[in-house]
Amino acid sequence: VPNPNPSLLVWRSLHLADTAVCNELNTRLTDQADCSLLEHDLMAWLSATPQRRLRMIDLAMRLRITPGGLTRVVDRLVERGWIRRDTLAQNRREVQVTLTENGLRAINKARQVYANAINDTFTHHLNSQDLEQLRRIASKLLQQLELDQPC
Amino acid sequence: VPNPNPSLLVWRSLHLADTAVCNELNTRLTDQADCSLLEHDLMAWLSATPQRRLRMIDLAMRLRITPGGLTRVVDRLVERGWIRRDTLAQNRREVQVTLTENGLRAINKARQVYANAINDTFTHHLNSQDLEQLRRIASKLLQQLELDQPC
DNA sequence: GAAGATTGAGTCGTCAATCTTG
DNA sequence: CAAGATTGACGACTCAATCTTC
Repeated sequence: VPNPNPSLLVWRSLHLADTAVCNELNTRLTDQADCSLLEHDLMAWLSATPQRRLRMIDLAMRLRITPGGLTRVVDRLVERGWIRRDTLAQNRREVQVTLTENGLRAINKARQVYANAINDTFTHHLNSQDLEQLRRIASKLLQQLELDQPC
Repeated sequence: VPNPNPSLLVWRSLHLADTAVCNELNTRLTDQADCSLLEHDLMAWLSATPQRRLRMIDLAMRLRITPGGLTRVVDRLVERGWIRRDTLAQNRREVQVTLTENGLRAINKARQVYANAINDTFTHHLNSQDLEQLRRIASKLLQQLELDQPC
């Protein structure tokens, strides 16, 4: 058994922590807000725009899933009445996804659950110095990684 | 649009970075070592034991997947000739999963690809101080998170 | 023809039910 | 009966092919 590289161990811990947090997010969102983590993210992106609306393709890039995958997620949320497909007269090949009033209520609830989960599993275990160091390092990492695939 | 909690942004960056690294790992492992990240991890766990062998249930816990899920992954690797199912005479309800000689070659190759990917996407962008801080923080986080679900 | 969205087929995991062995 | 493994049904995403609109 070879002697593992130390930075490999660091990444492994980080990845385990990330997975644990994600699992907790998914569990709580499912139980308390009737939506998955991905569905939360989708609605969060919509709610962050002035018109609460985005094109399918832009949404897919932000969520980092394929257009085909997004079609299915959107189907589910439309079914639930939380978003709506709009095609504007000016360009009928684009589909705009819009957050409905019910969707707005849903994302607000989900956001609460999400924030609590992050607080309990993440923030609560770190002090302000940890958070600042982590912020700096994560930004640095992300900046390098996203040079390849800008969003 | 509410003002997001700062630690929420930190976690978001961290999660994005983790996702990007995982995607790169999966891509390179698939292309250069003919296996997925999960399959790599499975063989890595086996190769870390003295007999290169583990029970299904122990393997499932380490990989953090369900027993049912593991059965499928194992099926694939058995098919490929990289692992073997053994039932020992002393306890015929347990299944031991053993790394074969071909599997040993495969994991050694995969480990190389894995280490290169981590190096390029992770280590290379951080200095030794970053790494040490990250190691400390990740350990702290993980320790708290795993109090709930020990492995 | 190419951008944008959807569809069908396939892959890989979960969950709950079942089978087997101690 | 309970531990351990497998199976069937399913859910959610990817990929490649297709459809529609510019």
